[in-house]
Amino acid sequence: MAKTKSPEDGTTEEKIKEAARSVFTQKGFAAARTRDIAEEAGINLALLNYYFRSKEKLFDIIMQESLQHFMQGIKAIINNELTSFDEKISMLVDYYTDMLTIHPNLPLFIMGEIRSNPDRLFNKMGIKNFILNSHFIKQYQQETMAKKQNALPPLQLIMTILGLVIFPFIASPLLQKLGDIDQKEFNVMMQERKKKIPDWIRAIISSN
Amino acid sequence: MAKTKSPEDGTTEEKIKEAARSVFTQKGFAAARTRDIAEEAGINLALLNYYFRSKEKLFDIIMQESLQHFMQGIKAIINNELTSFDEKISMLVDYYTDMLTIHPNLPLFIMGEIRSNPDRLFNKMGIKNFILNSHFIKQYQQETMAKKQNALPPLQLIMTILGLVIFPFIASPLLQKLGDIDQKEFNVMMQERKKKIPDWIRAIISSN
DNA sequence: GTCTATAACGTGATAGAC
DNA sequence: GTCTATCACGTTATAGAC
Repeated sequence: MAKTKSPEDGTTEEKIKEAARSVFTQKGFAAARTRDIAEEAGINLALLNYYFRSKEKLFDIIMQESLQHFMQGIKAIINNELTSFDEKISMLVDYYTDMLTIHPNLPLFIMGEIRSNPDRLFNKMGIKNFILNSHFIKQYQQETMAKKQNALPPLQLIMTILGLVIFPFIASPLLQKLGDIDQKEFNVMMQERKKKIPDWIRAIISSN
Repeated sequence: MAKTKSPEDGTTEEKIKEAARSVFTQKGFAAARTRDIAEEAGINLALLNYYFRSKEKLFDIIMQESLQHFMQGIKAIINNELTSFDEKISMLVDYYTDMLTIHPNLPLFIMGEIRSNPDRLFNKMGIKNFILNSHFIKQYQQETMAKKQNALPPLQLIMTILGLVIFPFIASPLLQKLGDIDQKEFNVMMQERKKKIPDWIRAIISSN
């Protein structure tokens, strides 16, 4: 494991990782070719193996960082004891929308790799009760408990929030074709959406 | 292209296609191995190439059928001039929920292959204005136009409906881990969800 | 139509010079 | 550290017997 002197940007190791991130997230592990990664990094195939011993090792690093990237912000938001339930929802929606605008195919990448390799990834992500035990869900239960018995189960709420925010990015190529819009217009739509989703979620919760 | 006499089930060609459907939809094109398909079909690798000239040809057939399967029902529903807007929503939600319960990884399969091969697939699916010109959207526009100006754009409505219904299936492995539930419990949740989503969509439309 | 054996090819990984 | 050349291997595809 070579360690270059400069820890920041232009280093070769970082160039390779950046290229790997691009190729892996776009094609998935199996379809990605190390030659493509090397080319996109502007270096040679041998050098890639010099820095990272194998394709799989490189992939693991990229996936690890992707998962962290994906869970990172949410963890802080949903366990913040100083914000209200409604505030948390807005923060979640904003965070995911903006993050996915920058990294649009992160969800499909993660879901796709989980599908073709279910066990391998779950160990690396501590998601066991990670959401359902959160302060966010506690607030939700308090709020709904006060009103009526047949409230929406927490997991259904999670599915709904994530679906409203994440799905458009997953289906983005299809939706862009459907609506005859380009990437830029799509991003504008996501910004519009971001403003409305919290209200929708409130409406959904109330409608039960 | 061999054509066996019996057009229905047990024919070898159909066995291969069935196995291919299973392996391709679970692993994607790149990660799928023809050997696995042959094995799961209970036949030899050479025979697979005898029936379908190549892995790619076989894949194209499976993908074509998957797309058709995915668009098939919806087309009839959204252009039925005898049903109301609300009825169409319920029918759409029911249709997709039940279809995806049987073929859970169809969405991820289709989206994943679109991602790693954007152009190739779009030609095969006539989705240009397929939804936005539908009777369903016309009804939606009539209904919203009567009320106020700042109604939800049709494409946003589509994203929302599809996201509420499809997303849980895409994220199903993750969600099952999150909620500590098995496949059966998940399916029960989807049935519960099916009953509520139409009300949610109404609530969302009204909330604007 | 179905099989066994093998060719042809693509890709990940390494050796070795610089 | 970085390169060129090559190996080693897995996978797709085909030849040819039955």
